[in-house]
Amino acid sequence: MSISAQYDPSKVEDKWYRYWMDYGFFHANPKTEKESYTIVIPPPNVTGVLHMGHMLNNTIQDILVRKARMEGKEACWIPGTDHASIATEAKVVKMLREKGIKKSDISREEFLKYAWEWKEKYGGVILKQLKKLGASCDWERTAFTMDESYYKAVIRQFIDLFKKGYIYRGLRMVNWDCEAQTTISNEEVIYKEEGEKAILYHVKYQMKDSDEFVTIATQRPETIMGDTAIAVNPRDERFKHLIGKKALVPFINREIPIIGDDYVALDFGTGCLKVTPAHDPNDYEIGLRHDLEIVDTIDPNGAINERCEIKKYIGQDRFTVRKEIVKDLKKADILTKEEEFITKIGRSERTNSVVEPKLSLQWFIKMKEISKRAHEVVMNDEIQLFPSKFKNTYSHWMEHVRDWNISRQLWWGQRIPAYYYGEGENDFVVAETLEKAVDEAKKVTSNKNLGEKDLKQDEDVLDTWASSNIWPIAIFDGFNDTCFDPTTGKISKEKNEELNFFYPVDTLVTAPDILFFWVARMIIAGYEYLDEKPFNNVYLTGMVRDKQRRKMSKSLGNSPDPLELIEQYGADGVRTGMLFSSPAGNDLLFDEKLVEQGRNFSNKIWNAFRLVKGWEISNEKQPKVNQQAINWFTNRFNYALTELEDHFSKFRMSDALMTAYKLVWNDFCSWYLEWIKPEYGNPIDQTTFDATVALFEKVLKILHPFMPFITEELWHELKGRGKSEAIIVAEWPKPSSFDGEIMKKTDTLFEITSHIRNIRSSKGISPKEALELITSSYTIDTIGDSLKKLANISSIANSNKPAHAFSFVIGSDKYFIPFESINMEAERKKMTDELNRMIELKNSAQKKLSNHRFVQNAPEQVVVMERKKLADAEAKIKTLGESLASI
RNA sequence: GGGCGCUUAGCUCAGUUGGUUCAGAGCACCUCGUUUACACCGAGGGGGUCGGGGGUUCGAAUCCCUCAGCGCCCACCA
Repeated sequence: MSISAQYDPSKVEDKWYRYWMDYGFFHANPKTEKESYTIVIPPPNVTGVLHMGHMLNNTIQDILVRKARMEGKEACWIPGTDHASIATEAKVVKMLREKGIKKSDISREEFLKYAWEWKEKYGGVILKQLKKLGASCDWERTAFTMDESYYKAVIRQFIDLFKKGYIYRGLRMVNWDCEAQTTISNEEVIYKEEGEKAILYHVKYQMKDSDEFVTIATQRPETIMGDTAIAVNPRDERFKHLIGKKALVPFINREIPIIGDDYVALDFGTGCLKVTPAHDPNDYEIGLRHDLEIVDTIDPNGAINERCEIKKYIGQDRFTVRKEIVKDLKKADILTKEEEFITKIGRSERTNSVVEPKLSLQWFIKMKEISKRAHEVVMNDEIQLFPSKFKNTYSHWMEHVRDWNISRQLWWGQRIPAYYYGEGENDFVVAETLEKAVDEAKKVTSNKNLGEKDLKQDEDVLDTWASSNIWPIAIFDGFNDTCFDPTTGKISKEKNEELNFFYPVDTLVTAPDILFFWVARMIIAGYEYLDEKPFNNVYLTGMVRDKQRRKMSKSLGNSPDPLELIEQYGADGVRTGMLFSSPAGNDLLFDEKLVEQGRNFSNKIWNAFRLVKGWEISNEKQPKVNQQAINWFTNRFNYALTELEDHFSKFRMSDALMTAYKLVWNDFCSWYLEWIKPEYGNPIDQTTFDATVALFEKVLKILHPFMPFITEELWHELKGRGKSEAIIVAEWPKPSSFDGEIMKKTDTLFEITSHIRNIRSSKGISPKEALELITSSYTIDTIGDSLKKLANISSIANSNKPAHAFSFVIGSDKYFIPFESINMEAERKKMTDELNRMIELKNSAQKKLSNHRFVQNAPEQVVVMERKKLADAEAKIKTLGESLASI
């Protein structure tokens, strides 16, 4: 049966994935003597399908978990998805709108039904994509952040944090997303300078009972009707006399006081600040200080409301009104100046709508105290970040951490378990169920007749990150009745077999943009509930961009479909392709060429297999040459493995792959296989064949984490195996020491070979034409036969230099290739150049060595090395001189 | 505005405490090759005054200062 010259991944990948599943290789069980190794997937949002960033991220996780599995650990990779509250809700709302259904027209229950359908559909696609990639997840443990037990855990966390005093409800200025009509956290607001420059409008306000005017500057003239004061700096000589007087709001003539406040800058705008406590966080603060009235003129949807008192503006969007009012101000001749200036506009991460500061009653978590420990452990490397540069960023954020707004005016998510028994702001109880809430409420109200229908649950749901923060705990059901103690607010690991075995996670692989959203908050939760870190290491991947460094996005159309890529290049090709250029923390500039390279690599391995598989085997004795080759490659393998382990220990995945890549391509294929390859049509001896298969197997093993499919295929094709003898559970090779002598001798062999090949190439001598070699080198005795094979040398003689020959020098050994038609001048020039180089080398070494301070201060090894350099150069100069003289 | 980081071959990046051939790798490029595993290939080759300037040192890609460019994070100047 002939083997195709090209590897076809589509023929084998599904087969092996099914095989791994059938034999349960992905499943982990805590009832084992083995050491645990756990990875939890950063649950992808169920908003849509996976993109290239996910592919990279999950490839890395799979590499880590497969390697651990081969190392004999009980490796467990837990997959799952995130309900992604606002992001998914936005998508569902949009989908419904396209169907002609408005969210406001349907009930909460109906909406949730649609959302669940959405989740089933896209959640399913995501899991399928992961399987195609080869992700060896323990699918029996697939989790979702709104699973029943997970939901319960989130609620329990809320109640617990409330009881501990970390959660409070309060009226605060929050970031309002007018499109989604919900608050969002500070972290979800993206501030950017935008192309269109902002305009600072200077507007004159008439002073009460006077002809005077006071001029303010604002970029939000539409909020003028919400003004309740004008502030100046009390130190400002220009305006301090105005303090205490009154001004009139344009158009509506509301009387507002002029107040003095240090906040006002002397050198910005006009020095007079209009104060709109309802629509600006700073103004709100000023309002608090001066006990100002709050006039909220903007509705939750961003429209100006009746409180603005001007009919024609009511009901219109704030940005429309801005244009209108600018016209009206001009007409009234009180707009004195329009000044362009640069400012940053905050937009919602999810809907991209301009965020409106809004005063509202929300739930918050006090962050300062609860995050202390989480800050420390990263600083002292109890939890290590890779690359470590993110420590700084992390620290900076943790030092300036602010209270976290966790309530969202949405339906898709865990509903806040607060139940109101009265109209007052604080007339509520927090409880796990309505039933329990009734009991609680009875206690506080002393109304013994209070019933379930007297209570009204808070309409809001929790921020998605207030649920994913317990991901590494909740996936093991860490908040269940047996292990979570609500009175202490702690989890006893020992009472939960799964948690006890799998927690903490070994490595978390995620993107730096959710370092605070997610990673920091998981660390906080880990210490809060288990007094233990949730993971040992955090590997932060870069962002996947296109070659021009642009972010991949649907609108740019620069994001390839991962499934199509896998179909075209194979999952192994995509995995290695992504990794080829992906140092930790650096962005990955995706180029399909990389994936092509990955596919080519698969093909290279495939063809090495084809070669070996095609050999006939004879009973003949093993030639010494082959023994040498085997010996060398065994050493070379150990060397590479040591290097690879070092890369892994530092999470340098790209370098680890490159080590394996070069080992296979250069050492195994280009040198080793060429070295032992029998002449065409001839068989190979049994000993060499067996050794080669064994070496090939070792190579496949270290490739397996990177390229699971082709390695499993070849593992089985290379020789017959029992059904469950899979490479996925084969034993990871241990690096053993390597013999420096063999390596060195082989280096010489390769060096001579290269010289000869170079001569062939530059002189146009065909590789097929056998050449003679003349040398007096001693080393040649042991490597001569190997050299004959690798460099196509017919004979090696120890005789005098022939009249016509190409020559080269290695160390102090001279080599000659006799050749009839030879350009003596060219040879002479080559040698002279070499001689000059050596003289330079000699001079530099001499100069160094004659410097007392160098000899005194430099470490002895360095001096010794310099002496050796000098000696070598001198020897070579002598040799070259002799050669030149004889030409 | 504050903080952090980056700048090494055409591209993407290695380069541990300054000193073992340290100026490297992969890709790209050039030349040659229809060799009996692979043209998704083989053999060979060219290419960088390590962003600029200054300093410390016997010795600097590596340490210090400075300038320039780029990136990231944080921040309530209307």
